[in-house]
Amino acid sequence: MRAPLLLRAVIVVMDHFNDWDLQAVVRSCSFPQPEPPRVGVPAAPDAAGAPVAPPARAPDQMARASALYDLEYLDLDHKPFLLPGSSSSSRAVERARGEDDGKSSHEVMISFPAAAAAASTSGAQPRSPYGRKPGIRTPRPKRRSSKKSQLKKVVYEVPVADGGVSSDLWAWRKYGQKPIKGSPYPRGYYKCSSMKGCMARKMVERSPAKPGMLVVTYMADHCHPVPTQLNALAGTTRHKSAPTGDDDKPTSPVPAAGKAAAGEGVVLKCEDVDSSNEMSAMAADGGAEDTAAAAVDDDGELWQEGMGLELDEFLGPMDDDVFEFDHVLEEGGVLGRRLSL
DNA sequence: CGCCTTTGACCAGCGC
DNA sequence: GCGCTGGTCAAAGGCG
Repeated sequence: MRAPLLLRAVIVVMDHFNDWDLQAVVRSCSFPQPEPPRVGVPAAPDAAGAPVAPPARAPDQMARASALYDLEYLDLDHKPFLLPGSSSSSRAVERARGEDDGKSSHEVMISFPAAAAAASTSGAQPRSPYGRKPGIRTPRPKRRSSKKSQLKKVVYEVPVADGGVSSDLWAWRKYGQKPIKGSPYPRGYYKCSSMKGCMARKMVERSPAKPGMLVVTYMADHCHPVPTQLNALAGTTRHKSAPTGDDDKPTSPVPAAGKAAAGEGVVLKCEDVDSSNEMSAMAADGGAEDTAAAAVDDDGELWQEGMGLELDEFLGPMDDDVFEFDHVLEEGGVLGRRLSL
């Protein structure tokens, strides 16, 4: 039923690369946080990339989406990166292929850490009234024990500010932002706030190679089902007013990160450790926004809950084996890929 | 009131 | 061993 268009794309990819690990493919295409379709939600912006009015969502949903996509640092010049045909989730793959403008033979994958030029952005931002007062320090408990390198990561590349209507059902709370060495754009760090104790996290940054694209990295998995309502969380729906003249805080009208969260984008890399799950079905379900769109059936709620479980499975247990892969969009819509162990 | 964002500080991992 | 870098914490203030 949830005929995942993306899954089909995956199959196509597999046709091209039958030596590609099936699970890798599945995982890569299984988007962790697709947004279930909503009745009455208008289609995404047109292919021309023209800004479109926000979808007909409930105010809280809109606000939440706003908060979710509040990646001001991603749009420092107040100019949303509107990509042609950027919103139709059902065309995520095709769009990714075609829109790369034929020059996508270069790598789409962004390696972490980026090895780009040393354009370290240190503190170019004006101080804000927020933040801890200097000099005041409080004792802190020992750090997390888990090694960063052991975190499983799923990396997506999504268009920036494509006016997408999609957002994931998860509530994300921003807990940090750091300038990344070699990248002119800072990286934002988000935690899942849908449920306390949920370790799901994501990092959002603009691709230094392709400023029009966002790189969204999901880490860990949710320990709870997808909220049945976007407004399940109070406070996650803050709608930031557009600052006037403060270029530091542009209010991007388009939820770019949410797009990623919705699975509309390109999986750049998937690092995972567990290769023993039957991911095919899950991939089919969680594959992408497409999938969500395809799942526009009469039972949206059921779908959402199911997604939560599937996501957990999708992001299943992690072990020490890490495989990563990425596919590269190439001219002619042929997907290239690189697989490393 | 609860949750958000912002942002400097802190800390672990990694490379040299 | 040291320094750099990335990731996280947490205080402070804002918003609905």
